[in-house]
Amino acid sequence: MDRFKDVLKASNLKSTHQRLAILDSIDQFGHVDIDTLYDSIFQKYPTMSKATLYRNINDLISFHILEEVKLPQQKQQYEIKKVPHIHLLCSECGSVEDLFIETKPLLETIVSQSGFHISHSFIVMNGTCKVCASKTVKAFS
Amino acid sequence: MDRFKDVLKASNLKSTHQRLAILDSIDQFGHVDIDTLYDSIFQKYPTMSKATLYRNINDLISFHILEEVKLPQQKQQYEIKKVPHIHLLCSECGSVEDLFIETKPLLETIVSQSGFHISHSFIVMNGTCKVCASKTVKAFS
DNA sequence: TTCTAAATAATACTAATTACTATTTAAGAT
DNA sequence: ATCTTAAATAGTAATTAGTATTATTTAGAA
Repeated sequence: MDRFKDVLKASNLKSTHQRLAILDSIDQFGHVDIDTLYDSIFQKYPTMSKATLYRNINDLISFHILEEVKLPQQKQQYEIKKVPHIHLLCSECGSVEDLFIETKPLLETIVSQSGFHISHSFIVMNGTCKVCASKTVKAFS
Repeated sequence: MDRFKDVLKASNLKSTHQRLAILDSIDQFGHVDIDTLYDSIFQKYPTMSKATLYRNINDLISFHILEEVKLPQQKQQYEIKKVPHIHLLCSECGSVEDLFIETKPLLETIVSQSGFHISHSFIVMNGTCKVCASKTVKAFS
């Protein structure tokens, strides 16, 4: 449960119950928006204020411990910063799936074509997930 | 100036001065956030209310005439919906560049690897643009 | 021109986010 | 274990963002 203590220490941040609860909860959700997160944490810490949540999230983002996930037509979400990956957003069921995939060829094309130096990338694919696609029997057979 | 009249008509939306001003202004900016946009339009139409701006932007998005651009650490921006392209966000000067590039190979890999059906994609690259990169002479020679 | 559904302006209202400050706490030093 | 203090929190106020309402205006078709 306390694997995030080291992470916080590495950034000279104190391991408060609140921070550990925030990180733990986000980790369990995978991706989560501010309200869902607050409700979830409020169960364990009814005393935690929303201002604390906002402040911590912003702090953790600036220390690159958390990462924003901004998807079209959705409330902003947050996740634990992981190895680079892309997001698959299903427009049917609203699920968000992480896909760890090699993007180097694309990045190299971009660099050579634009002269832009890439530090990191954010990729979202909108469409229909495997499950929903299988449910939807197409009209044409 | 009125090339957007046809666009609006195609969606059965009335070509009000306000809408044309909004589209025209966004078009000129390329990408723009709500406040910059409002200030800009306010010059020509001091009577236009912010509620009208918000309402129109939402309407135009739902008719796929506008598109949201959600970049990390930035206020949400808007742009005229164009052919698919990716965004290059410079962390030095804050510029946002559009790059029209072939992403099909990446998309095909994703489909085959995940079974996800992609309808459209949203790609942001963070890094340093050509101009800023050339300004920053690296310490090692 | 006239007519009408659609759109706007102005304002009120609600939600989201940040700022502030007195109090509490993590964690290093003793 | 206790003390100390800088950092963090709780609670609330203030600010900012966004939506709803309604009387008035307008685009565009007849």
